[in-house]
Amino acid sequence: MGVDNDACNTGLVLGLGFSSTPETPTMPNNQTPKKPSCLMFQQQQPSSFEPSLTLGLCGDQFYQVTKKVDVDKAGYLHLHLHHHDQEPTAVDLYRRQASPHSAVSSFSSGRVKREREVSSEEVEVEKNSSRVSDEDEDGVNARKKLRLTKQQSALLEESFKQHSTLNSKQKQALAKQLNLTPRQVEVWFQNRRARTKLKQTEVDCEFLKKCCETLTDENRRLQKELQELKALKMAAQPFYMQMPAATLTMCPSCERTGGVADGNSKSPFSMATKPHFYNPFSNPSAAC
DNA sequence: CCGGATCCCAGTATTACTTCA
DNA sequence: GGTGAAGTAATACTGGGATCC
Repeated sequence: MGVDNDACNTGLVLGLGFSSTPETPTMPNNQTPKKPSCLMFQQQQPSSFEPSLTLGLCGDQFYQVTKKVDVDKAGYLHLHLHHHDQEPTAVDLYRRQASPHSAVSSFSSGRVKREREVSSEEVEVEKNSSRVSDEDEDGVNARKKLRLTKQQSALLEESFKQHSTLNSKQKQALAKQLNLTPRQVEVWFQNRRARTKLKQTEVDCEFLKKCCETLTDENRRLQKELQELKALKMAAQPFYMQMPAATLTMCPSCERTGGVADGNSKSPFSMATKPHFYNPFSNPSAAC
């Protein structure tokens, strides 16, 4: 924080910080905290996360940071399915794809698409109207990108709203319902989570920009106010010093915060070195 | 403790679609 | 209106870390 020394010499300091209400991270169903992630704050509840600018004594700065724990999935279900088809099942495709260290890790998504087209009569018409012909017929196993139908996207979105991660059973069920492979469902959810995170990051960025602007303005205002108070204090000094001791109403705490105790101070207060003036207990005529 | 299986994430490639000159 | 380049969104893949068994 850019607090100038001059301000500190007065015993006052400007502090920039955030006050937030720590809250328990919400977990998707069947999930437990697994590993900490990056430092974040709860953007979802701006009311509990307000920027603050404080004016106080030196050393009275408070920073409070909320550490959000990223949630991963625990308690994996290891599903072992047996198949008897000549063509690989969706689970086979998924298992091949999900094991990057396997020798067959690079499995063409064109295969996935073809498998889906065979099994999905419902969306065939729509696809045929918007796509070029499949080149697999002439031996070119070109990678073709699946475009989900509106119905499929809607159902996936609906499912994502309920839980941003899926366990194996949910994935299987959803894949079956959508006529997609579990792998496709999984990839969709991964990408969806990534998009959500990206959006949230952008929102956070905008929010922080506004916070920064607000706090900069507030800082400027308080610095100005501080200067004015200091000027006022300086201007009032001669008059203050000319007043008879009997008319002063200074309490013991004022003596300490006034900064007059140190005799080597360069401030005008150093002129007042008479102990009886600042010690009401040694001077019965003092107002305190 | 080690290794395999599985999960998720970050990064990236690829394809489809849109915009605009 | 047709067209191609550029930009963007969507889908898929890869590699690595974490966790469980």
